[in-house]
This record gives sequence, C-alpha cells and structure tokens, in this order.
Amino acid sequence: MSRFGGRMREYPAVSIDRFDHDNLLARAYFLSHCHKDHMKGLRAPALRRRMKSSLKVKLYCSPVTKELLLTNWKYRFWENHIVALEVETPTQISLVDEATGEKEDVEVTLLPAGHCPGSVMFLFEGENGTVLYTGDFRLAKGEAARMELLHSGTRVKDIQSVYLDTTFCDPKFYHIPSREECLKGILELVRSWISLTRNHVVWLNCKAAYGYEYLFINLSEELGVKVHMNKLDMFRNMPEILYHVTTDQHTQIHACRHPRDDDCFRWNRLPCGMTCQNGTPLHLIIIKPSTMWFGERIKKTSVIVRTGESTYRACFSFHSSYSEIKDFLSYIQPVNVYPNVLPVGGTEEKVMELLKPLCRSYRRNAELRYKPLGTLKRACKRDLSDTDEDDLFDSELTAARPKILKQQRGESRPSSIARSENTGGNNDESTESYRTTATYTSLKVDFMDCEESNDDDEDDEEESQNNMVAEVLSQEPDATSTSNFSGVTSDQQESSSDVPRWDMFFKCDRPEETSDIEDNFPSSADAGGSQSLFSDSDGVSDSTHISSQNSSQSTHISEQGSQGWDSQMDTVLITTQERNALDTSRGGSRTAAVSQDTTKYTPLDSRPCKPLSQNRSCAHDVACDLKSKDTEKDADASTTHVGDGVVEVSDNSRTMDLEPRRDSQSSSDFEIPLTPDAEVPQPEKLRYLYKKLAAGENIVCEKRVF
DNA sequence: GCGATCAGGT
DNA sequence: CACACCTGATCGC
Repeated sequence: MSRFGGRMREYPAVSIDRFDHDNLLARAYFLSHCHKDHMKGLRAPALRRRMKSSLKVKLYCSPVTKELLLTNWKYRFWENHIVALEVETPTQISLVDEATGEKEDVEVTLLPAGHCPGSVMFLFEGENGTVLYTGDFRLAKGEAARMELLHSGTRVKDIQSVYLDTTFCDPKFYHIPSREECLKGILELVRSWISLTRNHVVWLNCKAAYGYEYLFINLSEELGVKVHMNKLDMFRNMPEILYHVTTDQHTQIHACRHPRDDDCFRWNRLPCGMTCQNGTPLHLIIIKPSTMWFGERIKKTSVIVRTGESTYRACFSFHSSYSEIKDFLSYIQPVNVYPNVLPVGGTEEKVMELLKPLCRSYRRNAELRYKPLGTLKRACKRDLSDTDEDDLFDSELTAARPKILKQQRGESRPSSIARSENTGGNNDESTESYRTTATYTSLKVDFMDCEESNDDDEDDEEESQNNMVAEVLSQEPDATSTSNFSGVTSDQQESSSDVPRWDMFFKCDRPEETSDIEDNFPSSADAGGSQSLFSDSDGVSDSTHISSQNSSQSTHISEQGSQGWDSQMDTVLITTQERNALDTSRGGSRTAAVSQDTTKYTPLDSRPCKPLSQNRSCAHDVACDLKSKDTEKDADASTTHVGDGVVEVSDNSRTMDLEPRRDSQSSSDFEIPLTPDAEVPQPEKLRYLYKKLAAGENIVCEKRVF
C-alpha cells in the first residue's frame, strides 16, 4: 500500500496520488491509477471545495484512468477538472499559483506501468531536474530499457530521483513468475476444466480492483468463453475489454463478486447465484489469483497450486518482484530513490539499504565513506564470512553469476554499463575532469542481471560455490576500483594488454552472438539452451526436481497444504519447466498466442507490450543501434576519448555520464595500490583462475590467499 | 449524517 | 505469505 505523501522534493507544487492535508494546496494533481490507496482525499469535501473555486487546477491522468474514475459517480465532480494525457506523449504543463500568479513549467510524460488498466508512471522534467514517480508498477526485466522516453538520444536520461513502488522490495520476493507464465498456467487449468462439460464452471476469486482485466481478456480469447462480471459500465468505452466480459451468468468463467461470496465454498454455487444450468448442477472450481513468489534459490516455479478439492491458487502479481525492481532501478540509476511503499516486515532503512547501492549518490558517498582499504575488506568479508544460507544469494551477492554476459549486456544496455563504471570510479565530479577506466564494477552489474536470466536452475553446492567465486572475483576488483578515483592514470591502460580479461577469456566458448539478446529476456528464454559456462552444472541440479515433477500424477494435479510456497515443491501443478517444454514442442505457437493477446491489453493498460518475439528482435535492433550511436554520441557530446578505454569528461553538469569504453576493461584496476596484504594478480594467475572457474572448480580458498 | 480511522475479514 | 478492498465500530465535527 502506498505511503507516498503526495509530493516530490523536486516539484512540491504538484501532488501525486494523495489529495489530503498539504496536498490541498497543490497547483496540479496527478493520479497514476485507479486504486483506492492512491486516491486518498480525492473525493473529500475539502478538495471538492477547492476545485469548485478554481479554474486552473487540474487532475492529470491517463485516458483510461479518467474513464474509470468518472464512471464512479462519487468522482463525477471531477469531470471538468480532469485532463487526460496521452501515454508516452511529453506534455508541457504550467503550474500556476492562483494566489500569487507565480508560474513554473514542467514537462510530464506518462509511461506505461503495467499495474492495472490505465496505470502509468510520471516522468517530470523541469528546472529542478528529471524525476520519475513510478506509482505502482509491474514491469518485466528489460522493459525500462525499451522505453524510449526514458532515454535521451541513446542513453538513459539523467534522473535525479525515482519515487519507487517498493511493494516487493525484499529478497524474499526475489522472483515472481512472469505475466505470461501465470497467464498460461491459469489458461490451461481453466481450459482443462471447462472443456469437460458445459456444466463445468470456473470462478475466479479476484479482488474488487482493477488489474485482472488482461486475464479475462486472454481467457476469453483463448477459450471463446466470456467472463461474467457484476458490472461492466466502466468499460463501456473500452471495446477491447468489453468484448470479453459479460453480465450474462450463463457462461463457464465467472469473476463476479458478492458481499458474502464465501457462500461459494458451499458446493457449486457462484457469487451471482448460479447453481445449475439446464437443470444440471454445476461443477465448480475456484481459482484465487494471488501473489506467489520464490526466493532466488527456489527453482520450481509452479504457477498453479491446488489448495483443496476444488480450490486453486494461481500466481498473479500487480507489482514487480525484487529482481524486477533491481533491474529497473539499476538501469535508471537515479541519484536518489525514495520508496513509496514499505514492504510488510520491512523498515524504511532496510529498503534503502537494498536500493541505495543501485543509485548514483550512494556510490559516491560510499566511496567517500569507505577508504579504499575499507571498501576492499568490506567486500571480501561479506562474501566469505556470510554463512547464513538465506542471505547467501541476497542482494549484491546475487550479482555474481559466472555467466559470460558482460559483452552481451554491454551491447544491449550501454548506458547501464557506462554508468556503473563511472560511479565506481568517480568522486568529486564538479572540480576536475575525469579519467575513468572501465572496471570490474561493470562485471558486477552484469552479473546482477544475468543471474536472473536463468533462475530456474542450480541450488546445488557446486553452483553455490561457483557463485561465491564469481562474487569474489567481481567484487574485489570492484572494491579495488573504488580506490581509482584517487589514482587512475592513463598509463595504467597500456599494461593491461597482456592480462586476460574475464569476458575475452571465455569468448570462444560462447554461443553465437544472436543468442546474446535472449539473456535479456529471461521470462521467455529460460528454456533456452546453454548460454553459460555452467550450463552443465545447471543441468545436473535441474535433474533433482524433474523427478518431483514426475511424481505428480499428471502435469496438472496434486494436493498441498497451506504453508509457504517455497515448501510446496511436490504440489506442483504446472511448472514453468513443463510449460516451457510444451512451448518448445509446439514450436512456440503458444507463446505467440499469448503474446498476441497481451498486445490486446495494450490500449487499456497503456503498455507497449509487443509480442515477445517482436520485443526481442526489437531489443536486438535497439541494442545494435544504441551501440553504434553510442560511439557517435561520445564523440559529439562533451566527452572526449583519451586513449582506448579512458574518457575525459569536461561537462560538469552531467559528470555521471562518463562513458568509458566497455572493452577498456583491463587489469589497470589491479595496478593501483591495494590493501597492504594484497598483491597484484599476475596474468598467469588470472588465466589459472579463469580456467578453474570454467571447469566449475572451487577456488575460494585460493582467493583468500590472493 | 458524514468522514476519518481502526480492526477484522476475504 | 500478500494485495486491494469491504464491512463495521468508534470518534469527532
């Protein structure tokens, strides 16, 4: 639930998603979506009075949100004060103080948030910088990178602050199955039931809130059965939804509600009162969409679980998972982040601990706070002494999977790489120009991403150790590099040439280039072949739960208790693995169908959700495009290349945009003073270590010596 | 009578 | 587990 107070530090003249207290004095109002917890005060008498006496104050929202809001008579009084802004259309807004006449202009852009129909994020650009208010959002990994308006030219805009939906910002919500996965699971369950006889019906026990519409649409499209709802006047101008829902009870899929709809637990009675059809009693199953999450080491991502004889839970989430949040924020890399939501067991401090490392300001501060020695020790200590299994892969530790992704990531997300390298190496940006070498910081960031790209594997010891090793490797140079700001010189560059680079070392083992892009789309590419050095060990660990899948009597049925999801390994109904296999065997037609349906959701949800295949190729194009343009940009902007891998920046206003060449990664990181005990790794030693890593061997001990 | 808040429920 | 919402009790205006 949103705890956002309504106002952003940078633009306090506007109020977003809160309409009480101080917000009554705002010069403009913004509503991100139509959920009650974002509408506090929106129909209060105080605000109503203000609107009556004001000609200028407006409420800005997406066209769909406007429609949904005005359908509710309680909000009808807003009618002449709402301005619907088209999504992804930057709009200049004058914020006028009606009392003083004082004026401030901001440009606002609505970006699709994927939370519910009409949900958007607000991007504000003006004198006080660029800030992003996410509202509530669910964006898959990589979606931020695909949002054109988050970019300026080829790189991410310089975003000062992000006001972030942190609902699931906790490592325990590490993974939530993708929208497509969940959809498929529900679809197959519903299909298998309602195709038995015409009297087999399904009740979708949805909350009284917007956000399930794409589920209804997809079920209806796939199965040719409309979904029964209590009312649908709010969709009267949304044919994409309207076509798939009905007020006719005589349908096999219901999402109707009743104040006492637990009557449904009495057999075969629907909330709408239906108990039989043509004199024959109904056979009812209940599917309750609910958020299911998986810690990152839990690999069996069942999206449907049977909870009783005729009751099921289906995975469904309105909010981004922890790994999706991380992907989003680490791509944007704002200077500041402010959580809009406190996760349940969490405190503001705890959330900030998780978010800060993904921001620019923290990196600078961290470098100031921790002297080089301290940083190095800290990184090592945490890696090696942390014996808490649950924490083993949390947060930063998750960053280090020994996948050969660096190059790939670099190609598809240049700004992310550039930023992280910068932030790792720069400190006082306002007084001098900088030379930055690319450092292992980027490696770390890369791994942070790629480990999510196949979270369906490896919980075994061997892999864990590999993880640890990789973490060590990626962290230490990182830590080292943080000391760079005091000692980088350009001649450190030269000596790097004969030192093996992690990515280059393994380059020959990599699959063909085109598969690189797949790694950016984990939800659709999980079933893909080996993309990593460790695909073998992945395979081995996979086998451990294949057997448990087979132990289910069929691909669909098993019982479960009501404990946490993580302990329900054997109650899997439909696993992602199974479904992925299904997709593969069907030549991907299934994926295509679902993707297409998702497209239909687009106008309502405002999501630029293209079919996955399209997304991929699109992303691929963008990636290539970005890369080539990036080069130009560096040349014509305020950055100048100084040698290979060193960039000198003279633009003080945008120092964080330093973009060292990715391929500049070199051993120069090692050649600055280290901790007293530390030694500079010799090329031979690096080669040796890489070899061991490639073989999946544990070299942690040797690392300690290092 | 209305709204805000809280507790308790799904 | 959680979300987003509803209902009902209580309090203050």
